[in-house]
Amino acid sequence: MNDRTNPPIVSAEETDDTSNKTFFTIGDLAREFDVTLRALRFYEDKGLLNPRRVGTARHYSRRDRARLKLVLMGKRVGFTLGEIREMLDLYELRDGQETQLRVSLDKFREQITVLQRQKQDIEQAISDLTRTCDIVEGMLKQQAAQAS
Amino acid sequence: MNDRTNPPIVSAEETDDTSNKTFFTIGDLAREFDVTLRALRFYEDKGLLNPRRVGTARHYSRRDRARLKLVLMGKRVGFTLGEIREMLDLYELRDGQETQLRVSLDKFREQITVLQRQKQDIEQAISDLTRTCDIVEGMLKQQAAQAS
DNA sequence: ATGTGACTTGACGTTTACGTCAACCATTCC
DNA sequence: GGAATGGTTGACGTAAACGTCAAGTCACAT
Repeated sequence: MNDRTNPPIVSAEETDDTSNKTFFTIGDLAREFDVTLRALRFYEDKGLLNPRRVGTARHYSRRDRARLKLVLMGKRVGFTLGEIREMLDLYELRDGQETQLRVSLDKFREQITVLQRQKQDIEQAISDLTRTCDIVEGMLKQQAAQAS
Repeated sequence: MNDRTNPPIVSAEETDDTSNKTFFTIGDLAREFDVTLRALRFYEDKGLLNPRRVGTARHYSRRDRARLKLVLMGKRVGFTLGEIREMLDLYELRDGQETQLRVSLDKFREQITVLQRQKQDIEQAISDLTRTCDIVEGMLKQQAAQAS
């Protein structure tokens, strides 16, 4: 459906010319960031997004879009939606303020140590599995030798 | 739990002298492997374990205990209980047979590449987060400079 | 007028690996 | 005979992040 690896096809048409768009529909963002409509509504439910309503329809501002970017970034680095929400709420409270920056910075650093721990666990698992593979290979070789 | 001031049950090492135990209770295994009773019953439900029944009580043989070890190993390296079950079933089918060894070996190798992918993702996340930290630190320094 | 596409709000389902009661039984220690 | 210990079977609950209907609205092209 979504072929993300073909640059030349969609070019100058106003499809991805976001720069002069005054707002985005839910479908726009879904396509652009490759998330489902359901996910976007879910984020809204969780207080991560707050698009304007025009009738019943959602209109996402460029600011909403930026928030979504942050949400997806946060997810990618392992934060839960709850944690992301807390940090976003801080930004709402006092935009660009020192305290809020420090709080987020701390969270980032904590998350880095969490990730480092996970990385170590995975490395351990890889080495265990590799060792096991070696052993099993050895068994197979021995069976082959015995069969001869 | 151990004896206090009472009958001379055996002696100093009866606690972990598993070698002469004819069976294990659910509590024995729970303590030894640091899992809950609930977990052990759950594994049984999922067909991973099959302790003998003596009345209603579960008696785990040394073979059951070995299977549990494999289960926990499998979990540690990222297999789901379902995958672990499939592999254990193969062992039941033809114990120590070549075909089954090859199948497991393939699964192990697949899992290794899965883990390597996960490791890369985490490394990317760490580097992203680190970069973000640097940026935020920069912002804080600039704010501090401006305030002076 | 009608079909199509985009969108809406519920509301229940999914996955994985158990946790958390509740209520009960069987020994055994004192 | 009563508490402590260790076990039993249900059965519902939990977490996270959505998926998957169902049923309806709305604008617009045919």
